[in-house]
Formats: sequence, C-alpha cells, structure tokens
Amino acid sequence: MPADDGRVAALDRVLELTVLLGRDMAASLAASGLTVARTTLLWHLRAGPSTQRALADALGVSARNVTGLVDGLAESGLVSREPHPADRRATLVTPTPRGQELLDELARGQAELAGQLFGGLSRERLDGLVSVLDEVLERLRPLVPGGAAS
Amino acid sequence: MPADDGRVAALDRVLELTVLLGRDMAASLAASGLTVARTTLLWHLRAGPSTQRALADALGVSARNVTGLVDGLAESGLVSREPHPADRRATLVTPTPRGQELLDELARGQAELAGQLFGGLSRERLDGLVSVLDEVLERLRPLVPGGAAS
DNA sequence: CCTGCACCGTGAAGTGTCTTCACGGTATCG
DNA sequence: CGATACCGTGAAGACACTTCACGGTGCAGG
Repeated sequence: MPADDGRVAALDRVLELTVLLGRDMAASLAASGLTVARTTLLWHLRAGPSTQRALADALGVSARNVTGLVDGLAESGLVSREPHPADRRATLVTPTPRGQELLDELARGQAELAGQLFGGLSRERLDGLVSVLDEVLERLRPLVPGGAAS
Repeated sequence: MPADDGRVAALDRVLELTVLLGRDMAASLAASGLTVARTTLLWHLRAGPSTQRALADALGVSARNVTGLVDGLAESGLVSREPHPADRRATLVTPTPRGQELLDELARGQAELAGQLFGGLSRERLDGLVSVLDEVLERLRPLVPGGAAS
C-alpha cells in the first residue's frame, strides 16, 4: 500500500526530529549544569509563582516528583519556596533573580534555535508547516492521556 | 521582529509534538510491559543480530548501558546473547521468536499511528511536510553530537 | 464547636535509564 | 612474544520517575 508509505515516512521524520531535538536540549542544558526536567518546571514559572500541586498537574507528573525537582532548583538558587498567603498547606514556588535571568536566557536560546532551524524557509512553507502541525496535534491530543495540558 | 514569531511558533508546535509523542509511546509500550529504551534497542535489531558495541554506537549511549538494557530484554525472553562466531570478545544480540513477533507488532502499531496522525492529509500537504522536515533535519543534524547516527 | 474527609507536601522504598572508572579476557600488530 | 587496543561487565552513583504512608491544614455538616 503506497499510500501508507508516505505516512510512515512522515512519522519517521518526526521521530528522528524528536530524538535529535531531545539530545540538543539535553546537551545545551547540561552545559549550563541543568537537567531537562528541572528546566521544564522552571519554564512553567514564567507566568508567575505556582503551587507545587499546580506544577505537578501542568507537567503531568506526581506531586512527589515535583518536590524533588524543586529541591534541586532551590539548591541551585534558581527558585525559592515561599508560604502561600491564603493556604498554609501549600507552598509557592517562585523564580529567584538568578532564575529570572536564566529564563530570559532560555527564551533567547529558543529564538536562536528557531532561527537556525527555520531561518531560510519561505513564508509559505513556514505557514504550511505550522498549519499541518496544528492539524496533527489536534489529532494526537485526544490519543494521549493529559494531552490537553499545555 | 514578526519574522521571528512564525519561527518560534513552529518550534512550539514541534516541541509540543515531541512531548505528546513521547508520552504516547511510553504509555503504549508500558501497556505491553516494555520501556522505551529497551524497545529502541530491540528496534535496531530488525536488520539482524548485532554486537553490543555496535548497538551502543547506534543508540548513542555507553556500552555499559547496553549491557543493562540487554539484561532486561533477555530476562523478558525477547533477545538472546550468543557468542560471536569470529570474535570471542564480542556477543551477538539476537531477537528470540517472541522478540520477532513483538517487532512485527511494533511495526504494525507504527503504521497505525502514522495513519491516525496523517490519514486525512492530501498528497501535496504530506509531501510538503516530509520535504520541510527533511530540510529542517539537515540543519539540525550538524548541531547535535552524534546526529549522523540513524 | 468539632469531627470527618479531602487536600498539600514530603519521608521511605523501589524501578529504570544513564554515567564514569576499573578490571579480566581477547584480538592484533609489530 | 609483548604492547596496545578493544569487548563486555562489576561497582558506585546521579537523575527522573513511581506508589504508599503520614503529619499538617482547610472545610464542611452535624
């Protein structure tokens, strides 16, 4: 069935892309003494401080795991735990000034990577790529538990 | 710079796709009692038996790690270690009949996923996607250490 | 008020994926 | 025959995850 071949070829490209991108991120983060999981948690703090429970839900991991990740980030001086003003059970995780600097740097690195990957593409091809990926994501989301999480 | 926005938007899509696909694979494999790393190793055995050294290079991990992964797969009865006919230092990792069955099943699952993700796309859009991804991969490969590995 | 239940975060224990370093066995080349 | 490079693995350890159990807190309902 030749119709299938094109689809499997596309999936192969996507799979290789995920592998390569994953390695690239892990390597560049490791150069800064970071790990992917901790950085992902920090990244979710751009919008502002957050409860560990909320972070666990957002990342799709157990609350216990968030405790460990925050431990590591706090030890590196990137986030701080502060008491929740209204709920004494919860703790608010907040980026420190150093964490904020790092977040800005991460955003710059992301823009740079985007430029390296998609820099020479015409407007049409780029728009086409985004629209196809949106369509694929729309189909993939319901297949994955917690796919609605951003 | 609005030109940058489109590129970052594309990268966002790719990143979300990575996360979702990773979860989907991990979940469906876990349902079969497998893990991603072990299955990846098994997947590289489709072409035939292989030395652990060769597997380490192909997967981009340390030789020690391959020992552990093969241990797990052997314990599950999916691969077997056999002496290399010409080099008594090396061991050849070979899929067992059960491992072969599993490989066939994995290939079917991959084709099914490709159908679910890209099924309704027109020939043009699918070809466009593959060509854009090939171009992006071409740029990404040199950025990643070991990017030449398949 | 105060009792029961749901919730927040964390200690304990365990699995899986990875690493580096050291070592014994083997191939190979001079 | 001997130096050297290579193959796989033991030992020890880092990190990302999990479930289960427990103490502290919030929030009703009686």
